[in-house]
Amino acid sequence: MNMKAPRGTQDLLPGTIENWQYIEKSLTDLCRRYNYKEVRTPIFEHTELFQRGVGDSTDIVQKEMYTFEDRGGRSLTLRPEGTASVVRAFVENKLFGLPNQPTKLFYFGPMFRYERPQQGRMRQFVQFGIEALGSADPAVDAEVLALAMNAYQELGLRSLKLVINSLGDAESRTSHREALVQHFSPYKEDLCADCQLRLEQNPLRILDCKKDRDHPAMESAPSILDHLNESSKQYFEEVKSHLDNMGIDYQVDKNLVRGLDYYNHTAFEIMSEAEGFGAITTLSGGGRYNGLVEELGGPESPGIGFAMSLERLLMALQAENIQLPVDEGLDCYFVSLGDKANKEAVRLTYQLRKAGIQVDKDYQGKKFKAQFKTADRIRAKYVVVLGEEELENNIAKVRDMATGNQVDVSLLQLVAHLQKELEGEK
RNA sequence: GCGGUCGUGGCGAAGUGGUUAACGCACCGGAUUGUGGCUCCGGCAUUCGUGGGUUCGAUUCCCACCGGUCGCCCCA
Repeated sequence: MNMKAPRGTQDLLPGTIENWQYIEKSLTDLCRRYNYKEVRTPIFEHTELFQRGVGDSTDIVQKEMYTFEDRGGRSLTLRPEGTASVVRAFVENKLFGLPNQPTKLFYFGPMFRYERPQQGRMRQFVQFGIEALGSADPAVDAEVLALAMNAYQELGLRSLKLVINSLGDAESRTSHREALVQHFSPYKEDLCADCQLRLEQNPLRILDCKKDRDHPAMESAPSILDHLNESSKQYFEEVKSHLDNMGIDYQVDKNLVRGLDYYNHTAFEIMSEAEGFGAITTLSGGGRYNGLVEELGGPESPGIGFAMSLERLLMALQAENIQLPVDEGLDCYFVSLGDKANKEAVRLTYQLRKAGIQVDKDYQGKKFKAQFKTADRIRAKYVVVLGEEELENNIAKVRDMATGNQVDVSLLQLVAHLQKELEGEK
């Protein structure tokens, strides 16, 4: 039986997993400073949650969901994104009643979308995301954008582009929608098949169609920004004013619409401008979703959030040639010779490990020299040599692999000696 | 879902319608009963992605499928 990981999935193995762990640690600490708390929700939910939360007209719901029936006949779906689940948990657990509002949450975890895989697009991929629920202050929008940019900058990325737009409130969107339908209807026959459908279902998305990009009607298409009502306009101005004041660079792109139905007001994407990126340059995306909490049965609670793909973050780091400071070495490796010394080595490694020292030994029955070679290969800082002769004298030789210095240490002093040496390294 | 391209050992990569499937790196062993490098010697592909077909004979030709990759759609 030749088993392979399913299409669009991957194993993360030692050698690269250290980078993931580093990134998760870095993002977790970032969230601590911005006072976002971690939340962990189920990996599958009732299908209806995504239909309602993400939107029936979206590509995600229409063709990308991993939906299955469980043994009880329920329709469940592997989550395609994080926001719907977090909002569900917010409502179900009545987090809106806690004293510390807005509720600020972050999450990590695998998401699932049935798509044709390519570089940067997996069927199972990992997202980090945050959600701020319960405030309609434009400063919260700015905070979310700041955290998103901060996340990349702290890992060393430089070639970034923050693009923002406003989709306005319900009234603005309705007015814009009508204008779009009016504008594009005369050209309906010219538009691509997808856009003809969009004209009825979601005319907003005609604006970022790649096929009809050069159609003359596109240039003159009504912009959402011209249809924002006073309050929406003012809201957008305040968000931008905060960004300016904070010194965060951005570009306004009036054609940025985002694919999910729940967005309104602020929408944004962060893209990599590094050389060597393929067709997919979006690192993360997000926006405001006032109304979603009510849609899912909660009290009126305006929200905003964003999500980033860790796979694409890793790609961006590679594209910018950034090495994360991960240490794959080992504190100490035991080299022992002879049955008695071997047995004592097993005991001593146990002692060292209990004392907090990272230590390993040979289990392949290798010769002395080969054991040493292994210690070198796996980059052990110290090697402890224990042979028959050392055992008789109740000592071990401790060798500093970097300098080659080697000293005799009493077995009773071994733990203390290594602790002291390793302390000096830091 | 559509189109292009690719699929040989752990990795990189040659190669041919016929039986020993190069080479490099890595790994293991030895030269060197106890000290990391170098050198030398040796070992390491019985599914050449999978399954069919053509053929006396297929890793090589044909078809299908699976998977990677690039682009489209769309997104993170």
